[in-house]
Amino acid sequence: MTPLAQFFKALADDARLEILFYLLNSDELCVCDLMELIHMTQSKTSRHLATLRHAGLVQDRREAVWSYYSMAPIADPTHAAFIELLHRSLNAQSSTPKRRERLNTWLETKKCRGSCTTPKEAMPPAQVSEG
Amino acid sequence: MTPLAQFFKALADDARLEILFYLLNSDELCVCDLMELIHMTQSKTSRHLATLRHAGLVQDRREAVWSYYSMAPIADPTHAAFIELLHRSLNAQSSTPKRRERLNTWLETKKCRGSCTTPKEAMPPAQVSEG
DNA sequence: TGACTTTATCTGCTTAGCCGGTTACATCAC
DNA sequence: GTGATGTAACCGGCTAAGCAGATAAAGTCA
Repeated sequence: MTPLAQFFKALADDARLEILFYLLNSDELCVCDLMELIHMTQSKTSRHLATLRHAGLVQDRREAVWSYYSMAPIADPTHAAFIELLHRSLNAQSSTPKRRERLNTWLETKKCRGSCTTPKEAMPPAQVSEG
Repeated sequence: MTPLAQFFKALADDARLEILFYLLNSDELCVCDLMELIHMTQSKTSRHLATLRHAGLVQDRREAVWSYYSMAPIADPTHAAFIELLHRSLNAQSSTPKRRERLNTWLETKKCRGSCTTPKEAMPPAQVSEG
């Protein structure tokens, strides 16, 4: 399969497009951020991120236990134009305001906590005295 | 699946990208033209065209026994920008000169013959005296 | 009418992708 | 060291998409 077809294949999934939306609208996010943002299991989130990584769309940076993902730098200008257009296209979707809101809320929540530790439950956000 | 993801899915195939290349570089082509150009069976060609049609990328026009396919007009400007970029991208591929050559050759051949009749074999191109 | 051409679709099969669940590995805290 | 945590990769099942080949539908021509 040609690189162009592979590129489109990586984009042919709603979850991956949503991940790209969040990565395009922030510097970098770790896997647990994205799990929370796209409401998916760790397994699924990681798998989609691997797909995007193999397609050269995103890059990861390991820091301690966390993998931080961000948009990959793109050399090919045509490729870059596609990403730019994708960015515009994603920002024009009807779901965008809700997603943007969700992103901001999550980043605020995370800032208060300092990390992603067990966002699922059994952890009242106010109780920070332990850390 | 969102329309955007569906759009990318339709593009996530080499054969369909090749079909789009030929349609973007000519006014319209019938199925037998495309069969010849992309070297695929009638069944396969027709199926890929149906996929592109369902995605709203191409349109067909019936004339006698022939179905003529061409790029569909696109209302959404973002969508149109994607197609324009795709056009540029396809024209920049390494296989493009060969394909352009093939397209021209085929159109010339067809012009001489007047129709697509049985291009498979048992029809030497030089022996035109019969038609 | 009947043979032929062109195209779309159906059928049976294979392959690829997605999913939930689990496991493996690395790191950190103790 | 042990245990907890974050992440990636693996496994088995399921579904969608792909293919070759056959057939159907609609038109043309004799």
